[in-house]
Amino acid sequence: MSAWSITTPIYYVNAEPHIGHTYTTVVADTLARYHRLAGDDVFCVTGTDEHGDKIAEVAAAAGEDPRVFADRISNLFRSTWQELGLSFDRFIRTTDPDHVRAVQHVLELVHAKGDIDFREYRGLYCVGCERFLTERDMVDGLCRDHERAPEERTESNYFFRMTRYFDALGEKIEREPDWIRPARYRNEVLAMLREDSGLEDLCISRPKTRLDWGIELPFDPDYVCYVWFDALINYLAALGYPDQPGWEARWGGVEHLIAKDILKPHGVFWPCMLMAADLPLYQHLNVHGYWNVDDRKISKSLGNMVSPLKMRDKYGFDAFRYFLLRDMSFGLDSSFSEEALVTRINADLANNLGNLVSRTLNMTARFADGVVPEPDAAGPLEAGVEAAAREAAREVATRMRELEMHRALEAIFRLVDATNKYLDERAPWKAAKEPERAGEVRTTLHTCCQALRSIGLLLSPFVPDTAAEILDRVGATDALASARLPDDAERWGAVSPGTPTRKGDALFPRIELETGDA
RNA sequence: GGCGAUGUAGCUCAGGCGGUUAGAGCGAGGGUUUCAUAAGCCCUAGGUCGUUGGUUCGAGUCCAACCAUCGCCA
Repeated sequence: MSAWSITTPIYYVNAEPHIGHTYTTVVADTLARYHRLAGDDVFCVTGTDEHGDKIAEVAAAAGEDPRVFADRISNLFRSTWQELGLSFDRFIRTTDPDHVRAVQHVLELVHAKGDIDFREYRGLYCVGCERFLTERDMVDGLCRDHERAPEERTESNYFFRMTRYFDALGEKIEREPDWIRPARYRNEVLAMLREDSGLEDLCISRPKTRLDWGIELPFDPDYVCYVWFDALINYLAALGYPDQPGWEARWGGVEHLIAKDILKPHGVFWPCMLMAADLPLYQHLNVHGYWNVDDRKISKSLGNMVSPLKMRDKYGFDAFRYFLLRDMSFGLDSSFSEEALVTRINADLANNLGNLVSRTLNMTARFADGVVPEPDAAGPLEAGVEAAAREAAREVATRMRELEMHRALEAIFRLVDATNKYLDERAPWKAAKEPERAGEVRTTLHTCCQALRSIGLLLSPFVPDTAAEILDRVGATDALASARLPDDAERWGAVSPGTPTRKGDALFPRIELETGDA
């Protein structure tokens, strides 16, 4: 038994949950479910990031207290995940008192160590934006947004001296090639650490005169903590750092899941912060790509945000999460469209899986009195199905270690295919017409029930409701309670003859593509 | 402008330690079957492996340049 702490980013409360948030959260949920079924000790965390100027601005514009605004959006995230059946051991908010304490604790540690210093700097400040501009923000010397000249201004802030840790971090990454994965992102982080990348010490504060919606610095009440020294520490706080029992064990097995847009904070800032605080580094940083929608980037202005609740209402959440997990190669960008979703549902879930369940249980009802039949001796065809189950179980275990969920699902569906093919080869609907072949019919249906049990177990982390339904229909209702993956999915003979089965309705009815209006 | 990634059948992608006829799934076409959700099963894809040049007996597979897309940085 090993400890797995699985984290999603804490989502910034300036947007409602969309397909991007949903994907990361579904991956976390799937990993957590898989490891629970593997008998591991799992702690799964998500939450919301609520401080910073964007929230202060939006709240002010609405004439609202930022706290009230943040409460509303944070609750929206929490209730969305709950409604979708994505469960977590902790939903953390950066406004939670224990998070605030953890942030201040780390700040004190790092400050005492001498890794935080106070610096004065000059820059071009836009009064409209209320911030310093970079070259990128300007066109012809004017602020891009406000079309006015910024003024030179001096400000003092606290800086985290993270460049001190770049060498040590680089060595860590060289030493452990899969620490940041997939490899493409590891390379990017290495590039960031090179001297010519321009990456410097990190500004971690804002004067309260400019922003007061944040966590106060423990060593200077005139400043609040800015962005990453606040947000990243949620990962520690959620596990109980610094004073709740058990946090260290959980921290020992942390798997971070992020999208590629926040690679730098997680691949560079965060490990440097942990080293500065003399804390162990996370197990892996797992980085995935973006979802495009109808081949375009997700954006508010395009209105193509894809609400997970709407997808659930229209197609069922298992179908939606199956698509997300099956169609994205972890690490690469992928494209969502309802057409692609429907295609996937029909091909995999309706035709292959759903239909296999239908035909198996229908024949069990017709030819075996609706109970799992007593088999005769197994022949080579039966051995083939058993071997397919074994292969699927093992490949799923391998793929899950690498976070290649699309490959894991491919492997499971090879078992589904093998079972469909087996059924055709045995053709029990023909054998049933010949009384002397009754034993063969029983053996065949018994084997299919066995296969469905394996399929249900393996599928459970990915499409939990569907998997539970399949197991229930083949009389393996209790299988999940005592299951241990992957071994249990390849254990043959676990379905007891005589157990009642249930035919049920179509698991995934085929969907006809609608012609126009949406 | 610098660094990096990607570019393989209509679509999504495998292969990429150089070597027999370049693979899978989906979609499409044909066949077969009827237990099943007009599902399953069987057969069929002849794709200059982005372009051009090089290394080699031999290159999607190595090297260079270029083009396209994307990301990071400036």
